[in-house]
Amino acid sequence: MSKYEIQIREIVNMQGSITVLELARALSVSDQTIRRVVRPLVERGEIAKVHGALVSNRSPIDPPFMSRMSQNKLAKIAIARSLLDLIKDGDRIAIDTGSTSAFAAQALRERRYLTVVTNSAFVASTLSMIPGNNVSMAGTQLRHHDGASFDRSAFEIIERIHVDYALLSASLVDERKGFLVHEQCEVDMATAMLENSSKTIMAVDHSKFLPQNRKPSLKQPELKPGDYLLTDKPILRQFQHLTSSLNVVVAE
Amino acid sequence: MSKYEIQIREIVNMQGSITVLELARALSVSDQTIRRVVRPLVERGEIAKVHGALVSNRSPIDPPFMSRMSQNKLAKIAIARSLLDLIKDGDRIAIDTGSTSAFAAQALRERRYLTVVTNSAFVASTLSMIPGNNVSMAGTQLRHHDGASFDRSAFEIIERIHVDYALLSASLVDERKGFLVHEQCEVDMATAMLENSSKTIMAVDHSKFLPQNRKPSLKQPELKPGDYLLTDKPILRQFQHLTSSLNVVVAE
DNA sequence: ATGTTTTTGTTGATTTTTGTTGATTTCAGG
DNA sequence: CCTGAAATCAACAAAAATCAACAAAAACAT
Repeated sequence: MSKYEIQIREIVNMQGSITVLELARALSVSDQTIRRVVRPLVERGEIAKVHGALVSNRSPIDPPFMSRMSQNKLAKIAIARSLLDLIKDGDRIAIDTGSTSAFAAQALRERRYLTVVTNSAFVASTLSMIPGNNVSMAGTQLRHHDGASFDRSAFEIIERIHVDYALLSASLVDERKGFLVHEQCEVDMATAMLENSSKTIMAVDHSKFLPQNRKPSLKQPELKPGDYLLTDKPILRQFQHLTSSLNVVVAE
Repeated sequence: MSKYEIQIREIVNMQGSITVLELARALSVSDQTIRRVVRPLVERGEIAKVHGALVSNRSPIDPPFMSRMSQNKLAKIAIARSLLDLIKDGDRIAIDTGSTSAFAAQALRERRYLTVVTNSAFVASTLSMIPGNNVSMAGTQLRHHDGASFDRSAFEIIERIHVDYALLSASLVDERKGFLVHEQCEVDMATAMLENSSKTIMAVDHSKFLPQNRKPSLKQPELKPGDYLLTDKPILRQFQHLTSSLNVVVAE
């Protein structure tokens, strides 16, 4: 184990990918040293290597704060990965708050030249570090629960920027009522994002399809035919009427 | 058990990794002493050691990217610590962008019931997670360089919220011209924060007092008598006229 | 004060890491 | 399939880090 190891992991995971030479210059050592130090990292599978560059394999590292709060981490990571099949370099995307979105933001660090608008300070901070991205933070006052904003200025900004995709989530899926969340402000934000995007991506892991104790009862806005549903297990029979008009993507 | 033990553990864990020689210089002892003191720590598994450096074995993703990437981490960590002597639970504080502020935000996670206003998405995200805090993110469009905003709405929000302290930084200290930064927008933001705070805290590590290659030339606004200067080494003679009316706090 | 114990700094031998050079392999485009 | 440019690998010399042993300094008790 070398003294550069931590730094290398850090930089590779932050940037998504970097050439050996760039890394050598960043750490002021020779390329040969980088190769040597990197070899055991690759063997242990901590980062991946291709001819010409090092790439991060755990694109979705645990978002620092939510890692504990978040259940079903693996499911959310899988969903975040499959999001990368939809979102390409240069796309414009609105992202809501929540742990699924936090993982999505981590994954999207692989993409370049994104236009991002979000009401989550964490998502904004994560994606604003990527060179080439254009990130707008919607809102001012942040709620301490998740660092997201729902004040009037947040809506004004969401409504000002039209995007290709809106990435939304839900707290629960009800057989009859559809996609539900806990608070009205979240519905309002989802509505605003949906109305200002060409396509909507609803990301919901399978656990949300199961019965829960404390049921949220506020209904997310209706998805349009052709919108996407990202989840991690096949849709059960009794929910299929909700998803029949959607492009359902099941992440493995 | 040596007297350096606690310090060493703290520094290693805060930094992630540090070379033996850097640590020796930081504590003003010989490298051999560090090796000796560190041996039992390593044997007890409290920190890990590699050829050339000590590395923390704590969860590697603890303190985030910005902190790791910066120069003079030790100095900035020390300054951030000493900030805790000034800022108490319940205080209201405006924080600018920059790596010193990133460390300050990390340190301020110890405090509760803070009112924070900042134009840095990173600072906002970090402090909004703390229960009891009231955090406002000033600005919308984030520059990718550091995830900070300098648009008109940023200034409107800074000017709307009056705080006890403004935490500012500088890129360089010039003997004649005083505290300097690279860009006009940073001066404007500093001015706005200063005007809307009771006291100003300028945090500048000692390396900023040394001659640099690329000299920024924009002058930060004048500090008021009684404002604070946080740094990590005693002020050199030739700079003392800049700090004579200030409360100078030298972090150890 | 004095002697003892502990800690610290210094020196030189030993081990590990790093940079350089040149040969070999991989990749993209005809 | 071939070719040129870039990336990689292997090997050796140089540089840096480590260790062990001893001497100096500091802390301590008597």
